[in-house]
Amino acid sequence: MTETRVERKERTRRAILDAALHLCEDSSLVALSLRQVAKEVGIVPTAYYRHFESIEALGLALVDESFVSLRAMLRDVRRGDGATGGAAGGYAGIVDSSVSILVEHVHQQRQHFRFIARERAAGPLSVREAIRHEIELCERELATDLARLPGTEEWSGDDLRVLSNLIVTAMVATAESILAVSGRPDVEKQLAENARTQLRMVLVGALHWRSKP
Amino acid sequence: MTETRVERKERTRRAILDAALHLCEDSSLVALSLRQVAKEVGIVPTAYYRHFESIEALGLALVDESFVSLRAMLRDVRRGDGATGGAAGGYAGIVDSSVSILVEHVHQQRQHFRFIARERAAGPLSVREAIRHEIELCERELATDLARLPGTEEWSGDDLRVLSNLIVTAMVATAESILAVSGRPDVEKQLAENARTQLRMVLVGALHWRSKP
DNA sequence: TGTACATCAGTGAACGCGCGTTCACTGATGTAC
DNA sequence: TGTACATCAGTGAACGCGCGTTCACTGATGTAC
Repeated sequence: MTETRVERKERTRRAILDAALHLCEDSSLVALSLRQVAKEVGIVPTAYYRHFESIEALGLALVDESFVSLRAMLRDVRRGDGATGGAAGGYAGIVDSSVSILVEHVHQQRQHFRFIARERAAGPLSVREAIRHEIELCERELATDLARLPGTEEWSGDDLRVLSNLIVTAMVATAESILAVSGRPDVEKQLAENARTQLRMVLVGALHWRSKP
Repeated sequence: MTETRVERKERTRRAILDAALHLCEDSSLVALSLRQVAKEVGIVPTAYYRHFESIEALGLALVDESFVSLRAMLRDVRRGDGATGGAAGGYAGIVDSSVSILVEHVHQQRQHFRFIARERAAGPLSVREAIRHEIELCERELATDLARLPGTEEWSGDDLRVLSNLIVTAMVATAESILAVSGRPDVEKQLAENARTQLRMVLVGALHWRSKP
């Protein structure tokens, strides 16, 4: 016996998740059928029910694992270990390395980013809500990070969250644009440079911002 | 004869567009069937082909008419005739009135905004491309508007477009948030206020920005 | 103005297909003794 | 260790249903003369 029953089940579950991610590259979860997934995995349609009770449940599982990789990216951003981060330092360094890390992770986790970008707007209600909730958590985390930067000591909690929301929105949009031009490195480089400029503009605004009491 | 054949055909076409917009409130175009639309309109499925050759073609028509109303909104923004615009004046006035106009139009054209927000990510490829193209045109228009503001005389064309992209992205995200909380006026007011704060932060950044040559 | 013919939006039957879900089943893996 | 039984991932047939698309059609509207 080279594989236990539990291991085999887990392997099939994994195959279902991968098949769904693959099929979701072209279309949305709401246009995905249980039979398509089963066919892609190589199991009979009824066997699908041993793992998920619906396509919606599968979608929620994909949200969970997508945000595991997204949080891994945020950890990298927080550590500031992008290509140019260590050398440059300061705000410029944070901006450069953060965008580099974003671009890198979009490539490494292309399917996850694409899934989130699409289902955020198009998925079943529960999936949209789950994604919205996760993004909100990311925004709050970023807000606490921003509170530690020099220059934001006097800021209100509201303003920190609003700035955080703006930055997250801009970065999500950048990730979506990168996905849309995948396979054209020159355009992608331009998008990354634009994202850096946007972050710098926003930070310049923040540095000159005085929170109302 | 109270109605010509041409008028009657146009009326049915209109009914198809409205039915599709209505059905797209809950789900995406890619999950919409020709038969659902026909049933909603009250015609037999085959009659649909007298008006559109596919659901995709219908989607492209909806993109066109959605951006007609979106452009109408942009004209209002440009004229600055939001509730508070005339009185306040200056940057603060522009920001306040622009966001007011956005909120108002999201309510008036809820179905169009919802359609664009969802199909931008989830629609058939041709629909996604059409929407992307239209949004890009909006960004360019905004960039030429920004070039006329005092303080941007020395800016590069690139920086103008990057700033424009940031503002459009933030406003699209605001529109999406407002749609998501529809029916909770208190939350909506907060979202509008946050959008104003974001615009102000961005403008403060822009006022202190010096374009590289 | 009246008539004969053309146009064409909408009808209704029919098709083959993929869908989600049911059910009774198989046979390898796991467990109790 | 060997045996008898339990578990359960995956099978395969079957179901009723909605799908897009075909086709020949109807009958009101429009046009030519």
